[in-house]
Amino acid sequence: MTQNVYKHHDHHSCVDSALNKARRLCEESGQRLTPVRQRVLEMVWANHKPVGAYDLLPKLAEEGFNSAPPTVYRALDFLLDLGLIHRISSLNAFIGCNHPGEAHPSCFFVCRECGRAQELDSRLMGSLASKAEEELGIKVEQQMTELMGLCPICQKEAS
Amino acid sequence: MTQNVYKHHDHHSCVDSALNKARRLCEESGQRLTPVRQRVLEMVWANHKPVGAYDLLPKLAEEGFNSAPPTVYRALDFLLDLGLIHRISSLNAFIGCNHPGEAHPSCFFVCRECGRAQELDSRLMGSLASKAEEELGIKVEQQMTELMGLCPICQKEAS
DNA sequence: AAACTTTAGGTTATAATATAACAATATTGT
DNA sequence: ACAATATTGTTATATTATAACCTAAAGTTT
Ligand SMILES: [Zn+2]
Ligand SMILES: [Zn+2]
Ligand SMILES: [Zn+2]
Ligand SMILES: [Zn+2]
Repeated sequence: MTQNVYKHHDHHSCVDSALNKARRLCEESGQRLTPVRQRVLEMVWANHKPVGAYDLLPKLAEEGFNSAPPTVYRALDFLLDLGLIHRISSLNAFIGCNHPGEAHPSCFFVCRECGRAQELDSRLMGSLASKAEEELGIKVEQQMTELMGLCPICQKEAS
Repeated sequence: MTQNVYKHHDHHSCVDSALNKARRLCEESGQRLTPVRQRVLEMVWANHKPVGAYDLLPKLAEEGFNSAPPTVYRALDFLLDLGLIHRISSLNAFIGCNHPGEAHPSCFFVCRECGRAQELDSRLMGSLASKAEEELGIKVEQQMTELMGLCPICQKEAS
């Protein structure tokens, strides 16, 4: 179940699954997966590398979509709100979510060499939040964790 | 020892301690805490709210320092490299480190109302990293965690 | 269907954050 | 004093993101 993007896998099924979940979530919430939104989601899922908003603009232009920043940011904001993608703050980039629909913190490892990002089990983040809430009297509403380093593939190539 | 920035405290001692540690770390590493670097560090420590690079520019200008973006970014990069400050990616802002000199992940809670940030014990992040390294074969080199929510003070004011 | 309301997209401009490149100056070591 | 290195000054530009206002499309009510 917990996939590993650094292993060979049928990536078509990653994309299919993401699109199916997106359609379902849109239906459930009475929102519309318009062409530009769907296409942006597909582009984010083109591979497992976080993609910047401005990388998407020329691709949308190629396909005849309007391509001004607000267009792509609106689509990305829509997908973020629905939990279909996450934002990797340290990269100013966006990546598909592995299990949209289940509220959870953004928790990723990103390889500094190849750029591929792996979503991690975020349950440990829950403990961190609970502990902080208890000790400091704070109320945690959102959280994100980003790890950086070398993936198994790039470790091998380094040696 | 683990301070709580949401409680009343002698903030002068926060700043003094930060400066003393900075001087020590610079000496140990043979680097220079030049006037602009020290002043930027002091400004970052003015309160416990993460500060943006462009907020610092006019303040430096007031004091007669050169105030072009490269000046402040160089100072911030210097302080980051020495571990004297952390960057809060989700805010594009910088905050003083509570225990510089001891290598550790950046781990903060930020109140969405008052903006004050509390550095958290990052040891739990270590477990997350170890687990991910074991399960995925990755090598984690850096990590950051950012929590958002309401601090105790702002919770009270909300009710 | 017509009129109305709501949602989404188009367009232009600009804000906010960050870095490149190169020249000038200050500091350190010999 | 001299050379080597580190730091700062300066100008320009790259990158990321949003504001504001208008138009079009889709859903809703009558
Ligand atoms: Zn895949
Ligand atoms: Zn996710
Ligand atoms: Zn303080
Ligand atoms: Zn710290």
